[in-house]
Amino acid sequence: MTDKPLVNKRGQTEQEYLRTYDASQFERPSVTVDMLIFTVVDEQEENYRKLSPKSLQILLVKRGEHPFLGQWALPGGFVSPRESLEDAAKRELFTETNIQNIYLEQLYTWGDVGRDPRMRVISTSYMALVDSSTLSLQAGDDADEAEWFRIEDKWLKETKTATENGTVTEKWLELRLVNAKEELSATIKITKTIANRIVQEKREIVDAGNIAFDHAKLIQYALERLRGKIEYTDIAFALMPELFTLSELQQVYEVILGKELLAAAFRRKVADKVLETNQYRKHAGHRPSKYYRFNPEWMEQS
Amino acid sequence: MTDKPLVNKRGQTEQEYLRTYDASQFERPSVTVDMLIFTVVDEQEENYRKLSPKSLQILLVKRGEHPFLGQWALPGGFVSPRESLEDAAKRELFTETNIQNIYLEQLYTWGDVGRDPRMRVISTSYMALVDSSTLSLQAGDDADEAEWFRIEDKWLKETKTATENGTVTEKWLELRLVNAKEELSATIKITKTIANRIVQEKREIVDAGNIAFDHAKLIQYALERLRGKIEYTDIAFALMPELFTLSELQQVYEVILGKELLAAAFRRKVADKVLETNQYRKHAGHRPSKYYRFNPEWMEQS
DNA sequence: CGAATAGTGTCTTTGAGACAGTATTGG
DNA sequence: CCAATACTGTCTCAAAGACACTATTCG
Repeated sequence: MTDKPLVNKRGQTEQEYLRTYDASQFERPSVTVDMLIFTVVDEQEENYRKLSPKSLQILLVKRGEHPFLGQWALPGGFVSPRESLEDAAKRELFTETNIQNIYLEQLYTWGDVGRDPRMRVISTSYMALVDSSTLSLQAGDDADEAEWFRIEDKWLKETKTATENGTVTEKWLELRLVNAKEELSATIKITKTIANRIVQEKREIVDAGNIAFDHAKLIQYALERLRGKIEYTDIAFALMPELFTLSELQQVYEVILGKELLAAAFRRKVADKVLETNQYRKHAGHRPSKYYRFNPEWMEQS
Repeated sequence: MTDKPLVNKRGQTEQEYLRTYDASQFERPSVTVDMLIFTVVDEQEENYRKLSPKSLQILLVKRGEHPFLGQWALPGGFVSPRESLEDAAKRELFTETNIQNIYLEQLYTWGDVGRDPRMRVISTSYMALVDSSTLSLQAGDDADEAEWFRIEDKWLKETKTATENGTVTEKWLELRLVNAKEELSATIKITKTIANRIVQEKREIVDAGNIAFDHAKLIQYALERLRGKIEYTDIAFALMPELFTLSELQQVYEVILGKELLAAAFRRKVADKVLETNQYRKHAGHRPSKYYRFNPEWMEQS
């Protein structure tokens, strides 16, 4: 541009402007991160030769302070002034699970007013995927009371109504989080509005069960995103240990998608994404299965 | 649970706790929304019988204050204490374009430190899609200087390096925003790290061109999301007027994806999503095309 | 042996890509 | 007429679904 310093309407240069800038002139919300930490673990096996069924689990912490004292909430906390959002997420993850360098992805930022009775809080949710073998290393740590809950959802009912220029579909879902000791159940309503060729979706908590804040909603949303992503990306591998059998990989897909897959088609689909090893999983009362590992050369992705 | 009121470690009930809660104890960032407002418009037609080529455009405003005085930025602003994030986005959209009730979707929240030299700013980007016919209603309004820019990106180079436990791929892209009066060009580097079966992506600005803040990065990210979404959702219709021909719809897909599509396959793909009318687009020096409208009964989507 | 999982072969179905061929207009 | 787009028919190819069939172990 020009050599003369740029000035604003009051004749200030950038240095002058910044020196006199009052950063406290606007009322500011608090910003937090909420962690959706998922893993897939083996349940008890009844029969020595049967495959142990797997379940999808999420980590929750029991609140030791108001509000929602004694209820279960997502791990998370305030973003401090000198750390990035992602660093805050990594820090929370580490203090909660003692694990670093795992899959971490920003999901959504929840910014409704009244989410927290104390003050205006805007919170960004991050999804983390932990492989169950790494997981066993983790001890209960500093986290006062953190527990894994098996996560399930159930379709309850659906209504579809015509409007002037489109339709409104309401869907009720039950979200269940089950533990050896506890059983939480929340109801969420998803409203999908189609008007003038524009689709919009809204999520409301009908019954928060015993889940703190609006976290039931965040969990349901994360579950939906996890399901979507597992179909068109390779995030499933983030839930697997270094070595795994194709049956185990298929089980992970099945427990997340909530439906059975055909082995032949599944194997074709993942064939290029994995590398054979010459190790076998044995002593199982049936034909041993070959161990595979992730193929890092697999580059044709999102 | 019990009939006795729950108390925390200091013996406070929830009411007592909230009454004495000091909401100002943590330093808080500023929160803003940034709007990525896209539309597809017809360019000049040279030949009376040729179809007018379309271009993807994005709305930018010229900064009238430091920092980045005189540069182009995304429309946006602070979230006020009593409005939700989405309401803030709608408000910004309305003050900028005078349009309501259009497609609006939250994309990502940018929370690195140092994004704004004034203070810590966390900002959530929203993508809005405007159909070009509605658009013509909009006048330059209160927005000091808002302009549409044609948006293009160009692949520059790519490097792939092996690391101990995976690979790192770096990709440089040029983002060009062109106008009758201005021409902005930024360079962005996307780093994709694959380590231990975990894929992670990072975006950096190599050269911000004349685009304020880190907005070149936000625009490039939004463009990528728009491209992804147009393939597996029906957001394209949000860019179309009430009535459109299938060729126009195909042009919108083509300009966003940056590649040509085969008409036969395209028509098969959208066949169920549209409804025929018995109106025709005429006076074009060739066979007239039938007008279609969006089919709101099309419900098998995300 | 036989229960149970591991893994393959192949037929069918579906959908996308390719491309030629027909239809229709206005200057 | 002819340039240009609109629209259809059909062949090919690739991926997904379905399902039967073979392979292998260990109590």
